[in-house]
Amino acid sequence: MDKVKNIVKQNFTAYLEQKGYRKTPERYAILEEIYAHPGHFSVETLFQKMSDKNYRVSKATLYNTLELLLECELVVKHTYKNEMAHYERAENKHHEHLICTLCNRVEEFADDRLEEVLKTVGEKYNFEIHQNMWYVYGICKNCKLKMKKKTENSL
Amino acid sequence: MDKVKNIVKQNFTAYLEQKGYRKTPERYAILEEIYAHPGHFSVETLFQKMSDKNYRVSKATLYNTLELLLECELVVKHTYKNEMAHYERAENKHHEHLICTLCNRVEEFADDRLEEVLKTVGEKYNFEIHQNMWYVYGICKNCKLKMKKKTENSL
DNA sequence: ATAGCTGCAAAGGTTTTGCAGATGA
DNA sequence: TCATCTGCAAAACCTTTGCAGCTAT
Repeated sequence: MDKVKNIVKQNFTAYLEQKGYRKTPERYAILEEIYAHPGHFSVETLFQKMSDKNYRVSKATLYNTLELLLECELVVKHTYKNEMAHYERAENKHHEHLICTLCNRVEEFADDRLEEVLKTVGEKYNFEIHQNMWYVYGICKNCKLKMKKKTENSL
Repeated sequence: MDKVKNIVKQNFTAYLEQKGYRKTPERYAILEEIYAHPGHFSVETLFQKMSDKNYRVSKATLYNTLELLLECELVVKHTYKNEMAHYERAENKHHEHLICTLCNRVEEFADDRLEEVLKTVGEKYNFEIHQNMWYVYGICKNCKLKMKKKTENSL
């Protein structure tokens, strides 16, 4: 088991103990599964992945546990337009997403200036910042290419 | 009727005509209602407001018309975490939101540096940007105050 | 005249809830 | 032991869809 996962588990355990919640095998199995893969997932795909491994969990427990993982900030929740909720492990501090409205592909981006902007904003509005998500919608590289080809062909 | 609203209506008309869609009274009534008030709204609150004025529209028509207004970019859609979809008129170019996770209040903010960041990102990733929304979650001024008072009282 | 729109109600898909049985503490 | 958690199924919720009647073009 790798080091990162251990730390995450310890954080989760600390959170559960602090709140007086139970440390059930299901909760750890779910955390384990989430941290076994990078990238986004939905409740549905998580349910499928665990079912495929013959680990039986109910959706109710998945929702319940995700709620806990959100609270202790080990998981982050995204709700894109016109899509069901997506989740992602919270190890990446940045959540800047380019979302293509044609092919639904999601690409992450980073820019150092954002950290400064956040700091200024927090101070200016006296707002204690916990999380931030930036969603930029538009048309990605690939789809732009496809559209261009289409236009050329129709000439 | 004010000038802004007239321009908006003209844009909508142009869009409907270009697409060959019908110019129904319901569609204009909905646009009218949306532009009569600033700020956010949900399908439910929009439905209520129109019902209160004895304007009978069905939810189906609301959803249908909102879809059109999104397409022609007169309205913007937000899906906050754990909440139903919220909409807002699109006249403000900025969609930077501070969302308090305790009282659910939403405050808008602006920062000139974001425009530059967007421009750089669009170029770097060859991404054609149509819209962007920044959601910053945390604890607002008021709730911070309340929490402080609570702590003081319990001492 | 007629294709497209509306309202209504029913269906759809995701998330939440209620409850009996199971299980950490 | 017993309060909390789980799994299951049903309910709730927002949103979409189907259809009969209506209406803008």
